[in-house]
Amino acid sequence: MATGRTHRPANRSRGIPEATVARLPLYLRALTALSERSVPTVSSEELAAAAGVNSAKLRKDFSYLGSYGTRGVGYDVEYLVYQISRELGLTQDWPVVIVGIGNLGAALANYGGFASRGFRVAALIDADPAMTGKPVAGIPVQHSDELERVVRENGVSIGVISTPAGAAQQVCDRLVAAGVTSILNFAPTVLNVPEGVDVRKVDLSIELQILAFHEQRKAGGEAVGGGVLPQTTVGRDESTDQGPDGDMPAVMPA
Amino acid sequence: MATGRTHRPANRSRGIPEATVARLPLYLRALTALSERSVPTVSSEELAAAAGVNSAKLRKDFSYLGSYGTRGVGYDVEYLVYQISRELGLTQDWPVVIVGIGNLGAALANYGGFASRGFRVAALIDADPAMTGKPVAGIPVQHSDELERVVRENGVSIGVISTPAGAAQQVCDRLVAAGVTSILNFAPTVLNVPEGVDVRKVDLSIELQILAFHEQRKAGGEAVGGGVLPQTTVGRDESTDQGPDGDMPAVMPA
DNA sequence: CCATCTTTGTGCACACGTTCACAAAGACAT
DNA sequence: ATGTCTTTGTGAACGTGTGCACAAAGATGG
Repeated sequence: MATGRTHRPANRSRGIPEATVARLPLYLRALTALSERSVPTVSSEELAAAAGVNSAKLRKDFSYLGSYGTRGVGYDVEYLVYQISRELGLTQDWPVVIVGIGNLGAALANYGGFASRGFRVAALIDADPAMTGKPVAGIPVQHSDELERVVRENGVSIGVISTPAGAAQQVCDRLVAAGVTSILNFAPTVLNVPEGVDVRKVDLSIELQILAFHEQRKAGGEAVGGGVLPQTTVGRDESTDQGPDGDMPAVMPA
Repeated sequence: MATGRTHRPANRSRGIPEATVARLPLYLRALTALSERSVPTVSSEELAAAAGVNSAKLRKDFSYLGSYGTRGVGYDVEYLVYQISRELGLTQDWPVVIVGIGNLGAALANYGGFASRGFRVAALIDADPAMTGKPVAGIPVQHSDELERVVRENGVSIGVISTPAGAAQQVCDRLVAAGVTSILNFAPTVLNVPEGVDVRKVDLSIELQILAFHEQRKAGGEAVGGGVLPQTTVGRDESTDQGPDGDMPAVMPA
């Protein structure tokens, strides 16, 4: 604390690695838990264990933020909570709109992790007129027609899409046109956005498929599937039992 | 270059990169859509555009599976669908249990992307006795007491946890003890599992925080309360993502 | 059969991410 | 103060992922 004082732009210049950014929320969660237990300081080793990462990685991650630790002691929990929150932009209020209030949209609206992190559900939007006015998580659902107005009036810059895949691109376009520049997409489809707009996707089906891959490998790589299968015109085999809808609905249209 | 048998199965030996595995479901989705439109072949360029990735990356990814394309022509859609499905282990049936039938659990149970990919919801489990017997997505919810029996009787190896954070570790332990070796965790907590068990996590709050970070950066680091940001000329030289995709996996291996 | 054209498959270079291992910084006891 | 002990911060090695650019493979037309 003596020397460095606050200004320690170490690596802080303007480049925190993406991989590090993705872990900051993880650290923040662990630190918040410690804070609630009134733990004053924590070592990189302890915190790393709590966050489920390797301690060297954690120290390197923190080094991108600056030198906030004390050698021989560890990190001040409260201070670190503040620094990470600030770095992530959680010290400001982020109004969010959720579009597509099916099962998933409702789950998101009810999710406590939002409010506790500076995210505020500014509006719930659904295309189904039958949903309009119906309260979900205490917030009345609004019709899609209101989308642009809601975004503008609330200064929303983050939108969450939990519609069926077929509607996602259109919703995305409207959100972007209205001023949204970050989108969290739960619909199983690739979204095209103009430059400057960030999209992150969460695809439940993809996660399961990745697990299946590893599961299959564990179960004895060569067991199922019939081995090599000479080229031949594969034509059809029953394997393509793809339903008529593929993987379309992310949530029930309600 | 591995040794020996340099014939058909090129790099297929035993090492498909994780990053490639994570993209296979993406390709599969795009290919399935093409298949439904009866498109016979597709070039790496077209398919890459549909999947939202770079074509060189796609070709390299496919090269790990083997040489399944025809130069000057492209890839046979049906054949590739089969090969990727087989590689991912989707040609077999994967019974899945979902534990924690709140809003999110219900959304998952209703999610169409599961059934259409070889995943079958074998059971829904919830600790609340008031839920027992109540049908969700056409499947009656069973009480937690049934967890072990259900896993054993159905040969379930993949479990989905959508409980509150406080219950997740205990549920995880029971799933693992009963024989589950792959877990998809939606609870915002780090799960400890014995070696040999795969965990993938999806944390909605974390995704939003990552978006907030980039959003803050876009806003010039200036504290931007509300109001609409003028669509600044985002022509950043950052050479940002080409695709609409932040590219970081939505979840990370635990 | 030869020429030409298209598109794959991949060598290579580079960027990014992870981990090791250790010097330096500081706390603390004597 | 001095020495010892703990823990950070980071240089360097290593591993993984990405993208360019091009030779090779095969189609197609004459």
